[in-house]
Amino acid sequence: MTRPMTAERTSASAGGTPAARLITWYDRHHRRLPWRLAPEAIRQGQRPDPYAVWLSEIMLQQTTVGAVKPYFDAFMARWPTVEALAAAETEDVMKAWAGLGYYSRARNLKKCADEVAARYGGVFPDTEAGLKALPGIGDYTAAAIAAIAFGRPAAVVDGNVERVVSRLDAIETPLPAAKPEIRKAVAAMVPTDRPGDFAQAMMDLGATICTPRRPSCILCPLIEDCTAQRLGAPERFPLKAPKAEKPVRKGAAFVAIREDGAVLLRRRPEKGLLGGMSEVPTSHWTARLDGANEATAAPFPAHWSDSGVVTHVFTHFKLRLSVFRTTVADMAAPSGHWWSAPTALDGEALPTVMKKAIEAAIPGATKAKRGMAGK
DNA sequence: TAAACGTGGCC
DNA sequence: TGGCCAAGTTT
Repeated sequence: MTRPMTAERTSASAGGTPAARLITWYDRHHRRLPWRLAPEAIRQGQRPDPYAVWLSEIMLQQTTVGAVKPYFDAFMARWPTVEALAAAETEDVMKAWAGLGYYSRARNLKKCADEVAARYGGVFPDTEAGLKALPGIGDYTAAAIAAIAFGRPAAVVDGNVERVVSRLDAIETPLPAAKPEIRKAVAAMVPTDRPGDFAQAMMDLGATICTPRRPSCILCPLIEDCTAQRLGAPERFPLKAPKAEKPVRKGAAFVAIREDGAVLLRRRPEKGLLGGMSEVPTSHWTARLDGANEATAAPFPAHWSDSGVVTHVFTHFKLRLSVFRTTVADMAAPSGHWWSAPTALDGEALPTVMKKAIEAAIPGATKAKRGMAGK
């Protein structure tokens, strides 16, 4: 006589542990992404290209999957290997990264490729410690590459995992103070079999089921493991420390247009905001803007006409940029500046805020959105 | 430890 | 519309 099977054992997503239930769910509901190997291939022992995993992980830092996809495809097509990227010009990498944001990632991407090519013969280190020593690779990315590309049982903790675990355990400590507690909980869950898929399953669960707002608990493979769900308040977690208010800064941008339509550009300093990217000449960005500031900030004396105000929100402040334009006859670019032809503009390393400014002065000049505010 | 560091989508 | 959020790292 057989004993009755428990509800858990007869469930379609049955498994002995939360990790097993999650993997079973992942095999059926995983997202198909360009940098990812299908679970069927993983189960057969295949592993994804570490270069593709690394590239995707750097691009995905604080960035949505949808935003990353076209950039990932473009980079893989143009630089298919880490050696190819190491052989590239940093300037070309910055241009290809333009629009994706957090530009220190691009600079570190190039540095990392250089180091892997020169020091490791083009082969990525296969340990968390080795990976973390490389530029642009921190705790999360080192663990993610170690698990996904090399099958290491690393504790991969990103924003998704923080949310999933804080709900599973109904963690009352607010982020970021709760990070050590969450890391410990994840480390205890990681299976030795398919740790990379476990990590990606946790992230897929957070991205598609255990979402910040209105989570689809009814579809969750871990519903019976979830304390927050049991409390009837999954959305209450994770608790977060209050965020600082964003100050407003103001400045002026100067769009100089040559008779043939070329626009005057210059390079920003390597470090700091939009480091190493290109821009139209701008004033200093300060709390207040007066006429004297504008006059002294113009790249050369001219009749600068008002082209309105562009607003842009950065991570830690809001910017209101007054845009001015002038048209000049053929003239030499001032020192440190260059003229960029209309056809060359979209290939420049222009961050989105600068495309907005140019767009305000020359509608249709770039592919950027207008982003106009009343002037 | 906290601040700096981009952008676009969503409600 | 404005705040929140997204596969974080560096200093």
